[in-house]
Amino acid sequence: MAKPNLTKLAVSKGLYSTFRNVGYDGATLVALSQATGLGKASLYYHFPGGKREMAEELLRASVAELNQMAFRHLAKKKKPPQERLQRFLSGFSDYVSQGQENCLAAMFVLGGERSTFQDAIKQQTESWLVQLRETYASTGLSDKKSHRKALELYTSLYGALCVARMLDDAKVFQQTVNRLGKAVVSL
Amino acid sequence: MAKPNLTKLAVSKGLYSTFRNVGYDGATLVALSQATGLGKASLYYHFPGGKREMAEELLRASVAELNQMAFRHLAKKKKPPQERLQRFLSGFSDYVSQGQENCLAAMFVLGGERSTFQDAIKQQTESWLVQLRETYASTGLSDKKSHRKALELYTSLYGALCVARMLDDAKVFQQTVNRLGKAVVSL
DNA sequence: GTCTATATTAAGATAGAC
DNA sequence: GTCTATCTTAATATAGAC
Repeated sequence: MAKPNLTKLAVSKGLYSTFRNVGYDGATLVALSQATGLGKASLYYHFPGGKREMAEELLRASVAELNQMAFRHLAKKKKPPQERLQRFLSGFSDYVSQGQENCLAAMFVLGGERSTFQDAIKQQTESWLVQLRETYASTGLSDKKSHRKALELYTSLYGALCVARMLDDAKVFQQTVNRLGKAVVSL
Repeated sequence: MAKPNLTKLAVSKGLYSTFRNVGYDGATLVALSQATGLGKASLYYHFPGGKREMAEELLRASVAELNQMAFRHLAKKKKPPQERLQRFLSGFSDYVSQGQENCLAAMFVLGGERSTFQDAIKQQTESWLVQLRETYASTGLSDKKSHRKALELYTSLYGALCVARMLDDAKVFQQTVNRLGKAVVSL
């Protein structure tokens, strides 16, 4: 072969960071080509469905990554819920590189191509909120309060990401995570 | 003249709703043309700088609108800070149509064309956070706590908007505004 | 001030050589 | 599997008539 083939993982990394940083519309094939080091035609070899297929696959991968890094901890029912929530927060923070990166799902929903990914993101978000709610419920909180706390935590994280980008300052996200962590301690 | 000329205000309304709904990249000239009822060439008559100029002018207009509808209330120093914050919350909610619409600045920052508007949005956001912080300070809170409360309120609003879009459900925003309103009462 | 028609550029996508 | 070259479409922008 002419060049040492990049692994699918390496290609995906380039695609991932591009979609994350500039959104779906902003990720042109030229940009994706440069980020991966592959020519446009080679990208189509790996993803016959083109840009749409790349975005769909990367969205799936990013959901899996966020699950693995953060939400997975919520299901460890042998550990106390406070510890699960702390690990969740820490994992979420790692997922967005302490506020320097953004959540791909948020980029896609708030970017232009909303309708394409809306259904998948809605379903995944609902599932994640259920997991958060159940974790709060296992501290002894009522269903209603658990529901409210889960939504409050989730919106705070995404709000912090959004404002961190508006201020171009990741510290906003880090401060918010610290605040949320303290609130978890006193549950 | 051939047709009754649309007022600049009417044209701006069409541009505004388009940019708000689909972001900068998603707002093609065809879409902007349809939304305003003006041909593409006519749009260039009103905005010689093209799409960029339209977006810049509409961003300025949206900032002015949000000021008028929400942040303006924070400066009414004759009223108690709790009431100022309530009016702010109510105005912000109106600005985004109770969670059905989004904030244009957030769309632009999270969409593709981040760099273009980043500076203006960063400056405006900092100014708004100062106004919120000063309002909290006038309830007797320390500088540090005022700073934290202001950031907490602001991130909660934008997080609620973001999650409302992820869930495609404006109720998430409305619930959050209700929750924030109750927190203001007990200041 | 608005239109139709057209120019120009860039984006997404494909063919075929290697 | 990757490349160069090309195609097709769509987007931004302009010219000139009315």
